[in-house]
Amino acid sequence: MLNSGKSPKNEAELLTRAQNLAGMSLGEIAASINVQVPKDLKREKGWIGLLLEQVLGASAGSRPEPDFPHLGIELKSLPINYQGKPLETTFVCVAPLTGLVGAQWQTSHIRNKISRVLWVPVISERTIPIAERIVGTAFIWSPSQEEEHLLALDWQELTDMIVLGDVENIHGKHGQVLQLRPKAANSQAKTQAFNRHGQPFMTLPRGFYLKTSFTQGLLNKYLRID
DNA sequence: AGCTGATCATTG
DNA sequence: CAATGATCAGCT
Repeated sequence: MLNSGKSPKNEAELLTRAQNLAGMSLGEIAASINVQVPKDLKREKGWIGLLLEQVLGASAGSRPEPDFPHLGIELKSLPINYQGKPLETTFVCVAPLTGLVGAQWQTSHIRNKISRVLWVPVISERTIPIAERIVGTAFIWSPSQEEEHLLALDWQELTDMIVLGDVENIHGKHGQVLQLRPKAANSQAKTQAFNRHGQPFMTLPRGFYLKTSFTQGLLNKYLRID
């Protein structure tokens, strides 16, 4: 069956298990581990990701470590349309707004986070009921030299702006492959940052997101779609 | 139709 | 509040 809930021993086992989900509907997967399927994701935006974590045996919780700590692999679900195109940007992690002086890409949280990722595409157009959405072929990725270079460039640009106190001037269009956008419960949420004069102030928490053109490239490269 | 600011649930 | 999981939804 699916070996639901058991932690995979190694990378090969994890990949095999994930690829065995290809062609299955979210309803079938949910039923196999006795999980109820919500009518929509308006109030459970992370439901698909959590479902995949459970069926693949990822460690639960919101701890700041990979989903599969012993394998050093992060799990990411990727919503795509029927043509295999990403429907959303991919959230990576919260962006630190303080303590960045002297920060290096090589030792950044985001680099560590995406050093090795198990991507699980899900045909997830909004017109398809949640239970009927189909899982695609999963693949494991690590950034190529070129990809890492692009990520590092964007990270440096965004981080420089934050360090200079310009975080509030950062918009979604900054960066070629990486974006800095709000990541909060609502627009009232606040976290500390520094302004252009080096004085602390409270601002909206931000997160790093991979643009759809970037994840599209991964799909093309690993799945030969298109 | 794509973008980007806004938002929801849960856990530690 | 921060970090986990992301998608929603209005505007251009």
